[in-house]
Amino acid sequence: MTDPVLGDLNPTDVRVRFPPSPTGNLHVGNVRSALFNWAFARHYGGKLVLRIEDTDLARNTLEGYRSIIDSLHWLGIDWDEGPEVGGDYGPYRQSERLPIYAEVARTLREEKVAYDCYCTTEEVEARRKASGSKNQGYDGFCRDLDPDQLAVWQAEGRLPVLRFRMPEGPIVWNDLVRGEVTFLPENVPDFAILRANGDPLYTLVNPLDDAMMEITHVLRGEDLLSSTPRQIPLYQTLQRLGVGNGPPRFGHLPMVMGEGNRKLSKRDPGSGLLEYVDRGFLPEGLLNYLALLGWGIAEDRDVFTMQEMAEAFDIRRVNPSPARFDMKKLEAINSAHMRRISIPDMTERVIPFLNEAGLVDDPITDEQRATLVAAMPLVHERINTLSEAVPMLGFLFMDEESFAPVDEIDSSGKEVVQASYDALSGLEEWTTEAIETSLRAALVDAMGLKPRNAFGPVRIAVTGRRVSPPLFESMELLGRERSLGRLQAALA
RNA sequence: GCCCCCAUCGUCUAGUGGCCUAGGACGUCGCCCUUUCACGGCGGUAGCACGGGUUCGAAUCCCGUUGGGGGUACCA
Repeated sequence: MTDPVLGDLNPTDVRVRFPPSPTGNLHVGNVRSALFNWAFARHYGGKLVLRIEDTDLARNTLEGYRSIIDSLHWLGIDWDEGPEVGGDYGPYRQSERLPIYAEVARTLREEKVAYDCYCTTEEVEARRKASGSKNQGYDGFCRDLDPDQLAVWQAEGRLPVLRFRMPEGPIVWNDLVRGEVTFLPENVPDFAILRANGDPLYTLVNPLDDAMMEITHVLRGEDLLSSTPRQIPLYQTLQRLGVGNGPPRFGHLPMVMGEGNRKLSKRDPGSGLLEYVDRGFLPEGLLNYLALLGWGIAEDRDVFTMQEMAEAFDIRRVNPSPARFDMKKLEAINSAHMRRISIPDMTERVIPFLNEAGLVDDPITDEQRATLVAAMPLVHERINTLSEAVPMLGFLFMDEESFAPVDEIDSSGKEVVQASYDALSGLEEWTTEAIETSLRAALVDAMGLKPRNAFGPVRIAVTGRRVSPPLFESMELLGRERSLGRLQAALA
């Protein structure tokens, strides 16, 4: 009995790839693809190949390349072959494989499985209108070109593109997430694989590299579904010519949609990975959420680790319908992971954000670290992203000259602050318990205030904000001098 | 236009012919906890797009309609 996903392949022979173009900030849809490929490879104990698709020199940048590598590191998605780690199927950057493409293209032309095409887009369009055909795309005009016509065009100096000759007959494959998919040949016209200037196109380079790198499974977005029927015959042809092992198995992942029923595009806010890094999301949270777009680990559970995902992952259980990206749910999943990581771990992760905000030095001083370590237990369940530590803890790291309350205290609040100052200034020991006892006696008991009204103004005076870590603990951490000083300053 | 894909609460989903008076999560609403915020607890809200079949029986299978999405390049 052959496995529906593996066929007769050994699990450890699985080879998948993630082939981003280095055009900048990684798109969350791509991150989702990377994650699913990663989980698939890890599940079977196979290999994940990172291949950089940078043949379009005009649009690719070195920063884009760096950004991909850094992003994957940040996410914790590791690859077994590719840039930085090498492998037996390199090079793994397409810009370094140009001679290979040129040679394969030459062979395809010699073998007559691809042909020179001199038609302009306008001519193809005009012919289609004239014939009244409803089929889109190239009509095969140059498949068997009249020598006279050829001579005319060559005399004009026209340069041909190289076009792949599609075979007759329907193309059918069993998609790992969608089941059987069929395309009729009249809907899959011959397609260009080389530009007139000789540059190879994605249509050639992507399947060719997959073949040469012996990729066994291609898991990619549904936006590439319609390129699959063009690629399958190409894989078959390449195999006949001794390149690769024929078509891989395909699984087309559901589209990630943005607001208003649209494919989440690069221009949409929230579409780029870096935004989430900057906002202090955890890679664990983002990845977990992205996994939920089309896949679930269990009926009654949606918070899990990448390792758990890898163990449980089954491409056949991926839902084929498009999924809307929901920021609220992302935040909730991220929050769950914030609560899962340890306090020391969160402490380390928060430091760069505090540093970025100018609250601690780089590297952080011992004194600052001691303060942070003491304060983290107070906020670790109170913040939902790492960056929230900045407003939450800022009051501890600001010196008295630069400290200024963000929120305001009204006149009745000032009376409360005055009473607090009076109660606390004579306090013998400056501990959370002593502070609380003293303030409750002075404000709640003596003045008859509700706790809410009693501690609110004090909180603002001391931390500068309506929202802060627990007040009495905060005051103990801040110390007697600074606390009393801030109460006094608030009265001015 | 043509091709392909998709269709369960607002959103992500469970459900693979009877266990479904459709389960969970996020959101939302109410309550509890509470020094703010957050956490946590309890409860409510809301869905099988429509029409035909098949079947003793359909959210589940088939066909159609409608709706949505993707593709239709010398982009990837």
